[in-house]
Amino acid sequence: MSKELLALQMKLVPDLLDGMKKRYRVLHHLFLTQPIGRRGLAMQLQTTERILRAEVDFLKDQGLLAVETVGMHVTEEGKKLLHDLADIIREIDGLAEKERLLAERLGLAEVRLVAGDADADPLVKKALGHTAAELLRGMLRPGDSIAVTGGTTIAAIAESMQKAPLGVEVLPARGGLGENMEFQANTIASRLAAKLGGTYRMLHAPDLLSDEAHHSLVNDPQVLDTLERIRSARIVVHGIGQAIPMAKRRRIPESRIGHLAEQGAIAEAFGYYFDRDGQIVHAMNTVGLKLADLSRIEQVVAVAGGATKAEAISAVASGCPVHVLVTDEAVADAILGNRQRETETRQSETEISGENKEETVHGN
Amino acid sequence: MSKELLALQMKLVPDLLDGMKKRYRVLHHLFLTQPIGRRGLAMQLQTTERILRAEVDFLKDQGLLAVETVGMHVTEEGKKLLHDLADIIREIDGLAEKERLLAERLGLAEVRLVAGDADADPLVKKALGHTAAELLRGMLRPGDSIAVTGGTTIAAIAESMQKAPLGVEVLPARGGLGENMEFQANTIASRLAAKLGGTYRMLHAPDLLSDEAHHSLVNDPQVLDTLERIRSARIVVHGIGQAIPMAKRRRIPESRIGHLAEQGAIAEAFGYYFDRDGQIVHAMNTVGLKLADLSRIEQVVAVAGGATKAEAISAVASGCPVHVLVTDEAVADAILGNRQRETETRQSETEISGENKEETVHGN
DNA sequence: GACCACAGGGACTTAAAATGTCCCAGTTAT
DNA sequence: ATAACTGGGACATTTTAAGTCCCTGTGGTC
Repeated sequence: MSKELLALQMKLVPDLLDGMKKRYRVLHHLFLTQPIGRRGLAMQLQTTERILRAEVDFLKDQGLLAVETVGMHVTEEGKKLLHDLADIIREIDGLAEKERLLAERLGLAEVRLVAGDADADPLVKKALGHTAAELLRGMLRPGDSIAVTGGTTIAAIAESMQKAPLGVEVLPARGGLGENMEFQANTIASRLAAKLGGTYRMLHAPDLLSDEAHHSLVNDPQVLDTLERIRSARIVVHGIGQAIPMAKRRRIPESRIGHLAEQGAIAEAFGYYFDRDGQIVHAMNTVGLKLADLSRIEQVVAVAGGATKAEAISAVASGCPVHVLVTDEAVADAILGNRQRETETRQSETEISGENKEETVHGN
Repeated sequence: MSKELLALQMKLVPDLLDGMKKRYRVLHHLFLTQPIGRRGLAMQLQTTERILRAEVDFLKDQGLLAVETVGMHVTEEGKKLLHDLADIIREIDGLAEKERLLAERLGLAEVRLVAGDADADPLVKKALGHTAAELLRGMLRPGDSIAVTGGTTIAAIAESMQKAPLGVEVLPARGGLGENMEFQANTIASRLAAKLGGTYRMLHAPDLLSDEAHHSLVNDPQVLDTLERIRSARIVVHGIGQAIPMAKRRRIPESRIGHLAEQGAIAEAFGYYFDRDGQIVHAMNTVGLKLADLSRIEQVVAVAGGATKAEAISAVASGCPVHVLVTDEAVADAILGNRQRETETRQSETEISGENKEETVHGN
């Protein structure tokens, strides 16, 4: 392991590690925003144009990024370096340690963290997607079937996924929800299938139904077939939502929402609402993957980030049989009880869940 | 392995890696010359006082060196770092690769290199001694008996050896040779024994004898006993000399020296003269370890450095059953046929220190 | 086809850091 | 005592980094 070398360098050339982190950060940020110009990148990285220029010139000389009229982009060599360096940077930043702690705390097989806070910086969500995509790609085997839910985070995974001709089948884990086409499970499944050179199935159904509609729909042969396939997926990739915002997005009546809040619902996943202890307080009548199916699935990958989702993530990790969690540092800090937070609308002292107070740092 | 990390850093922060080498070099040089002042060190390192001061201030802040009125010295922590970093610096400098190549070329089990040229810089000999001492220390087991030859290089090993209460017996591998007490095998054996908390035996005999004197001496009970012990040593540490300079030091008649030269003698070890192919062209009538005894010895360690000895070292490595060779980079380059005369980053030594006649290394 | 926003690169001034140089007071070995 | 060291302070000078603005070109959009 190269940990000893890092320790030695920390002692002998501490600025080496700083410089390394700095350049990694520039290259990584460029990777997430490319193509972009020098000024835009400088602004995003909170540095000046001139100072960034020095870094860019260097990285260009090293062949790690290339400059074109449309802007700069990371070269193949740069991407390789970025990938190879990811683990080391995580180690230096102490993320690796937090991953271990969080995995232990939540009882998960694996936790993967990215730096930052998805709430504060939209790029963190992109990084989350990229990390999850690499992780997913690493666990894929030919002939696999993968079920995915919807949401912006899961969409980011499909977006970041590198093209590869793997013969996999991608399935939507749930039906249609809300209006935005972009973030539907169906859409994401098709996108992901395109990236992975695989096939996909659609689940032509709304997520939430009345009983009779549900009954008739589930008896539809095509829907039935798709559902069958979903339940036998080897891998599930899903997002985690906050209970109340999710309920509102679903256009659930105010009275019901109030009831959910009273029951202490803070998290949503697969149509189930969980309280802070991971107990199910409500189960919607959804079409798609059921909680009972989940336990038979080999790899359940949860992906979600942003400090405001910390409690929700913690709850779902307890209540669902999740194997791998991909999230961000802000979430890890919140769950682990690190008080180094700074952003908005947090830190209510009331330990008991209030009606609309959806955020209390869950010290566990 | 930390090799990948080094490769990445070479790409991303090459200048800082140089900084690491630079600081290592300062600390290492200080280690070899301590206690010494800022100015003296700067002169030896071919840099200016001010520039060295910056390095020293840093190293002092890091607790790697300490400053006293007599000068600076490396702290315990600094020594540890120096030791831990040695392999990595060897890797960066490409010495590790040369070690592999040289071991293969000469058919040795192990080769250990130090940077520089012992001919050009007297400190390289000290480094050679330190490296050999660490290596020897690593292979010592309680109860071992070690035979050592004479010479400045082997003396440097005893000098650098860290004190340790190992119960070993140290023996002189050969008799007295020349006048300088400091570099006799007997002297070195006693020194080394003192460092290793062991016992030693003396071989009260000149290295070279007439036949009748040899006969009578070898029958002396005490000499016989010592010789017996020498032959059953587990480890032998010996130097390598150039044939002609060695013959002169032995005051061999000019005619014989001419004859040796005609026979192509270029190397000397244990009283044997070798040509460039490792063939024995002459065997002196010596008291001490014989070549025939060598093959029964478990660990034969040859230590010698300096570009002018390259051929001699190569010859002895072929002609003697050597297991481990400790030498310097200049020798490795010469043997491997690297014709790069590097006066670049290497310190072009300040040989102002004097023109001592003993400067020709008396390698055996 | 023209416009506009953003692209990279050049040029220049200014600020800051690194370096060269000398001096000083103290300690040590002779 | 003296000579040869030591480390630390001080300061002018050089070198480097950084801030700022401008110019020209390209690509997408109206």
